[in-house]
Amino acid sequence: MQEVRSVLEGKRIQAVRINRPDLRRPFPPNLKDILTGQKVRNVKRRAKYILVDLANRHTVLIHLGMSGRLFIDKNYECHSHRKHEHIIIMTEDGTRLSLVDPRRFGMVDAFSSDNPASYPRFLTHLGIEPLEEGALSASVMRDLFCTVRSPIKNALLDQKKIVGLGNIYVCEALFRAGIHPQLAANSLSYSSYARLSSIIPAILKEAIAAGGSSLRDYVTTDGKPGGFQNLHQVYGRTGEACSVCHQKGKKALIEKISQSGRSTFFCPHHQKITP
DNA sequence: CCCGCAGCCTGCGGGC
DNA sequence: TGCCCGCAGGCTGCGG
Repeated sequence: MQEVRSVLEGKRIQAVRINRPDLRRPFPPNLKDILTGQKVRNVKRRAKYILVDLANRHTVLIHLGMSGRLFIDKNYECHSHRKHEHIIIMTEDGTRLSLVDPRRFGMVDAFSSDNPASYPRFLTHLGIEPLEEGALSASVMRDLFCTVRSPIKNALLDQKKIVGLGNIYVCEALFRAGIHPQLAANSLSYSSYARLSSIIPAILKEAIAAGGSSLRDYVTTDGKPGGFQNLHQVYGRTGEACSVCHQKGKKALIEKISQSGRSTFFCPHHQKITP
């Protein structure tokens, strides 16, 4: 994020190459015209979206989905030289920023910076930023979830409530909080909400510090894999000994179940079925 | 409104 | 060795 900011902020976009019309959804048809020749005012993040504000009062939104990456190259040409390279941006000082996304789960959109009515709905309905200082607390969590009957695992994935958590980090947060993933979100005790409210930002900070979770082929902008997958306590560890129970001299094995078509990993021993 | 689920897409890994 | 199939996930849209 900081790298992308330093590449783009205050710079003029000299050339844009768009290699296909869509990712998960179609690109705005005038995307190239919106970007070309514009100076970048600033680059921000909201939830999992990167927002690029342009001098022409348009904002370009980028979501990397599952497999999307941004590559930064100095002194390269505008032509494609990577597989699945869908968008290439050249700045005035010769830096090349490209969007690579093999699985095409990413998204690129554009709207008027000054007109909230033009913002896409998925952007205006986003929930709390867990890394914002003081944004999460036990009472905030209780207020968010006290009416939610779905399992806490599903509720934590809902970006309309808390943003930024995906399948991996929800599994890890529930594991560390000792909360069973199938409990109804509105059935948790106040102390469970309290534990989650401090564990969620802690896990996200650890993951960011480690460079993210590399599953299969994920790499950062400099091409290095992230390291958080080595810190996973439950995700992808079906059948392995639970580290929490093991420390207490007890034996328990990590289990994998499916919730709403997504894998959940948990320890059936210390992630209690009681709220 | 609330909730669950199919579907999008490619690469990888297991089985034969 | 090579092929085929199933799985992985963020988000949307649809149906109940």
